[in-house]
Amino acid sequence: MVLKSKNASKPGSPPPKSGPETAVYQRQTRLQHAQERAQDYVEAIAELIAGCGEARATDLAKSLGVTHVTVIRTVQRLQREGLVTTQPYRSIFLTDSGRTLAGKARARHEKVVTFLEALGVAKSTARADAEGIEHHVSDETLKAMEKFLRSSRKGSGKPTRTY
Amino acid sequence: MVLKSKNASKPGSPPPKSGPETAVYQRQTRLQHAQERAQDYVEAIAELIAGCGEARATDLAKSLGVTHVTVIRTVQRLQREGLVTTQPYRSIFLTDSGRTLAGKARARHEKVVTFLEALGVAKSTARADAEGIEHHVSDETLKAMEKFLRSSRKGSGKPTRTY
DNA sequence: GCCGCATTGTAGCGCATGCTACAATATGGT
DNA sequence: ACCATATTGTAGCATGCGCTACAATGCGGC
Repeated sequence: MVLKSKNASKPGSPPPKSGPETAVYQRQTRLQHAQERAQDYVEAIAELIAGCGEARATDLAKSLGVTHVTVIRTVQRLQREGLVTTQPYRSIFLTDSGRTLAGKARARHEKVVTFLEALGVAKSTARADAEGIEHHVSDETLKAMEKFLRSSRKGSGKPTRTY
Repeated sequence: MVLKSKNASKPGSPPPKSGPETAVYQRQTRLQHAQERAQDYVEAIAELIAGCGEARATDLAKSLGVTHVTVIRTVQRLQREGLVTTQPYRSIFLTDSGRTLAGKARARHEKVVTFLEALGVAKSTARADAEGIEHHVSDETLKAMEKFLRSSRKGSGKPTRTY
């Protein structure tokens, strides 16, 4: 889990109920959402790079369904967090951390999609649902999904590709 | 040359969710998150009422892992949306819509939990994952889960009470 | 009757995400 | 070289949710 926690932003007020620097274990829903966003962005960037050779803000915006402004802002945050690099009016590149994160996210995503398809869900639905689900499946559940896939893939080869 | 008057976002007007059919797949992530929040809250409220007879803000806060301030604010929003009712310094009650939503959320939650358990995931993990997953499974996927459960449950299961 | 404490509510801050409107820069056609 | 267009960036606004700090209320102990 790549979780970069910025240090406590409050000057001199944090009550040490739990260490802010090592801590993202609690609910911290907002931070978790930010994490998800980061994964989605990084994944989309990786996909664009793989597909078109480069990731430009507008493409990213189109791919993510938001305006380019939102993309730029979020990319700035990701740059702050060391996941991507950008220069003004240039396209977006992944750092090593970003690439790693993207790889993990993509692997997880694929597993979930495959699992859902094996369950009998249509490909498009599987992909859409996986988009939301992938951020919430624990490692244990992911393993269970893999196990299910292994046991259900006896002699059926790969599933019919209904695109 | 440039159009200046824009009536896009007025804080009082109803949300024009019924957009043009061309771009139906808007992300609307923020609204979706708000929806999830609402479901979580309503579910927790229902649980507290079922358990303790009433839902008080502090209990809710404890149950949801946030401070009471966040609870109060969110409850205010839910009240605005007609899901709950509250009076100052009194506990929180569900409206009919709230109860309906809570029921649906709970049913969905249970289905997901049962499914994950049937997959071989430990109960605690199943519950934790379902918490995040339940908001992202489409009806189709949910149906697939039910089908899986039916086919894998040869006389072992307890009946999921469909609300 | 009064006071302390828990609960509830309010005020104000910070951050993340979304948007529109507009400015700055790059790019290509002429 | 120059302008039109597309792309990228900036400014400002709104919403949502989290927090701390403090005020108001309710309730039980004295």
